[in-house]
Amino acid sequence: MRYTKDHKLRTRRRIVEQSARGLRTHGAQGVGLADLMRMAGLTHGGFYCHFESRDELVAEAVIYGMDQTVKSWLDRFSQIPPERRCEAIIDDYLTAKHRDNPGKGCVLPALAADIARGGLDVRRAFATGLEQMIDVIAIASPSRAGSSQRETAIAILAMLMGIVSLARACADRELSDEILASGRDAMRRHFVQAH
Amino acid sequence: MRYTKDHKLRTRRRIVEQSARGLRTHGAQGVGLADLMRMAGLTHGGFYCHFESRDELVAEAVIYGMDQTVKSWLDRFSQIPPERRCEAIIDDYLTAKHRDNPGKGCVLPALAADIARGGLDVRRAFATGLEQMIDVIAIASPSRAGSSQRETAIAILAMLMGIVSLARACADRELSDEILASGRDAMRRHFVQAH
DNA sequence: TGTACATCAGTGAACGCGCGTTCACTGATGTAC
DNA sequence: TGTACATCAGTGAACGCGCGTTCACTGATGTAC
Repeated sequence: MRYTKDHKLRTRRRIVEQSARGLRTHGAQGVGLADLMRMAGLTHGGFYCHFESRDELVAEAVIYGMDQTVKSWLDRFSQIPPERRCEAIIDDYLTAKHRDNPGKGCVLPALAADIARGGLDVRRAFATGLEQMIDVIAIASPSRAGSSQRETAIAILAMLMGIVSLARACADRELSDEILASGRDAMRRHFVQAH
Repeated sequence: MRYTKDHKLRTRRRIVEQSARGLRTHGAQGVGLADLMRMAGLTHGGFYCHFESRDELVAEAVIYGMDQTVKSWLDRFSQIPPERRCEAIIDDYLTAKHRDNPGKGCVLPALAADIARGGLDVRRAFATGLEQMIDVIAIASPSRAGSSQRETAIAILAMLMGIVSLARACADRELSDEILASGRDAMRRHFVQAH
């Protein structure tokens, strides 16, 4: 065996990282392998040293992207008292910065529709990642009579991704900003416990 | 001029109708012109008698699809007393039937992400359609202190599309059903005024 | 420690395919007489 | 009313291009001696 095992693993990781970014930016079908490999500093020919197919890469990129988001949320939680966490997630997620940088942002608004049309492997990867996201958000969700934290977490995730999706699709900048602002207000009203 | 003017217009309309369906099913980049024309009972060569480019068709299909949804909502409203309208929209939208038939369903969960990456024309078409959807939902939205009906309408739309998007992307049928059910419960709780 | 060899991550040309678009042609039907 | 012509919606072959995938090759580095 030549090159250390570590070397190959790190290269593979770089491909997944950069592909996660490229796929979120351009969509699951909107960018080619040659471009994704170039983003990782490689040429397209080497792709099949690391993956069996394009679909395998997409599935890995989805997992990677969702893990990234989960980790960033957990990081954020560690800096913030429990009762402020939900508010913090909402405020971080519903920003112009997030709207304008899908490549660095959450997988849900960027790729959910593509994943819905994808193969079983991608959709399985998504379901696993989503369970994790639900679990993390549930920690921060307000407890109320008549609904579990898990139920609330699902509602929060859906609303977060819906708001960013709509804001991104509008050509009209004013409307897009309004969607972000209205969405943020509504979410604060519904999901942040007064204190 | 041969064939009546009406004939050409009806053919064009048929292409837009069927393309709206095909594009929602397979994504804005997931289906070719030849297939879309075949859905309308034509061959691909005739396409440029009706449209300047593929992008023009996509923009028209987006408008058509959003109009369809708006009209179906207005139809529904006419059968139902005002205080039940919001609940009816929620219950109609968040069904397994809607989740499992993107081709017949709402443009938002099917195409919003693709539109966000599309050209200015498609995004303009989307913004126009979205304004209409907001206006219609606003009619049915509960009025509350501290938030306009328009603001509430935006929140409702985002949450509806988010829930269906997440439910569609999960390979795990159980999780998908749970998302629909939790989403429906949460929306009823937040947006349906008790009476 | 130094040298010859083996390994395999990565390169770049080539492939077959489907795509959006173009174009010469067809043939059904409206119009002019 | 009947006939010859003009129109143009629609056909299907052809185009150039980019894609995912394959493959013969390279050359940097680990290993054996």
